[in-house]
Amino acid sequence: MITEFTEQEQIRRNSLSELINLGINPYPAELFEVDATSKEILEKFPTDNSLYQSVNIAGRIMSRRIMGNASFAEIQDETGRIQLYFNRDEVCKEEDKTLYNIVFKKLLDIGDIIGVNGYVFFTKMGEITIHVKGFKLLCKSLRPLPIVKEKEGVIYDAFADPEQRYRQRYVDLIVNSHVKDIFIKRTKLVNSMRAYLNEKGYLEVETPILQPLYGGAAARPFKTHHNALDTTLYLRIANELYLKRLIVGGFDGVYEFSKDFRNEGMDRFHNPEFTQMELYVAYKDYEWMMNLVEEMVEKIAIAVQGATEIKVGDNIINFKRPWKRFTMFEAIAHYTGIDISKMDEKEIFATAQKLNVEVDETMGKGKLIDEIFGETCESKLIQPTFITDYPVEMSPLAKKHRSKEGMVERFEAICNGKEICNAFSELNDPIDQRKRFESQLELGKRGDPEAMMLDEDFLRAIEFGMPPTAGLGIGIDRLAMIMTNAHSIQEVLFFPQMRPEKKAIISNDSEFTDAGIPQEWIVPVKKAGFLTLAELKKANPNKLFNDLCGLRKKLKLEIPAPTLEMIKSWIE
RNA sequence: GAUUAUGUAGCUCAGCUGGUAGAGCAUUGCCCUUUUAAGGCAGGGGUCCUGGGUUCGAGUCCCAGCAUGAUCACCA
Repeated sequence: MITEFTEQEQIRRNSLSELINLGINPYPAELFEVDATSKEILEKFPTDNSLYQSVNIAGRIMSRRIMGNASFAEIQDETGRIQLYFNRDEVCKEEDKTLYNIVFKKLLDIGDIIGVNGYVFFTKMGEITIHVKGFKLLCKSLRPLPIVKEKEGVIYDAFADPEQRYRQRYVDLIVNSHVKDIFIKRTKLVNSMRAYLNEKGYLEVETPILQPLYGGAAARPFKTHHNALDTTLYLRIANELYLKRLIVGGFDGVYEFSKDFRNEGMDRFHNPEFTQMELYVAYKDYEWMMNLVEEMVEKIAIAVQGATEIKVGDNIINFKRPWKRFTMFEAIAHYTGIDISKMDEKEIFATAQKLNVEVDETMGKGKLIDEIFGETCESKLIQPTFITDYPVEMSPLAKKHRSKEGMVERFEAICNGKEICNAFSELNDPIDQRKRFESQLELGKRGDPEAMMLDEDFLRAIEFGMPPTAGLGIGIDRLAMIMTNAHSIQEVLFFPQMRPEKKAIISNDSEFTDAGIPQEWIVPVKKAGFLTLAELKKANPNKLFNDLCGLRKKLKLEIPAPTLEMIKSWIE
């Protein structure tokens, strides 16, 4: 047998055609009525053994133990796994035992999806099991699944290679049950956040993803082109400026779960596309917003994990209110013992060097403070902590602090050593805003690729007047990582961005036959490593001749051995 | 981007100082029958990531590349 499939794939394809020959449709069209799930059976049957005396259940076959005329199998549905018991004479009441002996035992495989009817009972081993009276094939699986086994909590042969898990997330979800759990929790997180915001009366809105100018954050964008308008568009890096336009327009509370795109490095905390929830509420300030974040995240923790305490790595994180609050200067003083709040730029620069923080001459006072904070404090903040009052240079969209010179009214919540949200009293002074944009332009001219662009329409909007507003951006992926104890952002995204999969380019058979290669030699030629005609043309005829003779023997081909002349004629 | 580790059967992994490619699971055939990581016997299955080099001989040593992970840098 010569084939491009693996042996196991070929066996499954053979089973498929045998099923068809037996008159069994491997992909039937009609619905299969399901009236129970594995989870509810496992939960309810022990307390009432009269239940489930005729159930219909469907799922994927995950294991089989065949023993002559009796067999056990496990099927997996959306809620979990349950064992099935097949008995030859139960499944085949008549003389003809084909359905059990051939269809079940030989033609079905792990991975196939079946529907069964039967009654629930306890086996001698005490396991809740469905005694199958009839079954129906719903989908034949043509690829073998990795087999993951587990005993007493120990996983054997885990399907753990991150590349395969992320590229083939469907396989990951089938064989690694905890993975499904992460995504269910992620959705609970989003749902409870949305419910909280709706309950407060804020309006969920949608704003453009394709933007002629990108803004609202400091990041490099993805760039694209609109043909009809013949204009450059960017995928949004944030939606802040649009939501604030809506506040100008008279909505007092708007929010959006925003898929944002940033053209930057990728690692376990960064994916090129990620989700933020941004919220803007009129007539509020950042103090008020801090209280909202505390309350909202505490509620989410309870909704997702049922408790305010969550185990993340080696730490137990407690989201119970109130959270610790530090100004940035206080945090630095706390972790380094040095009070820099009264220092000038020179003194801060010297302090940074003393603390082994990497700094250079181009950094202004604000940047220096931020570097010191990032280096000495951030990773030590495990319990949720608000850091307030940031240097103005770092925050071109935040309002100047009501009492502290050089600072803005801004806070971040840090948790497990990472920023989870960023918020401020929004700058609504259009003249100040224009100046801040202009100084960003200066930074851009000096070569900062992340400097913000001047958004003339946004300025026009706030020149009409925006009420004092509190704004918040909260990273859904980061929060999901914490809430699900996930080590990387890739674990909380169904399909994280990966390098493109390398695809072998294979010439059509007709290209080979057109070049004079006989049909029966195409597979051996491909087996010998020449997948395209172009590669074959570069081959050494003597080596190919040897290889093909070897392959002829190995593959037990019943065709005459090739001649060297013949092979030379292919290559020329 | 830097450093580093890994890449061997469908899956998980062994493979020593260089000498005929191995195990468990999966798969195929047979046996058994309320088993449970089922078991017993017998089989099949490999571009040892790719390309060069050293060598009589490379899965193993050297160089380059590709992929993935980790750490660091970048990402206010």
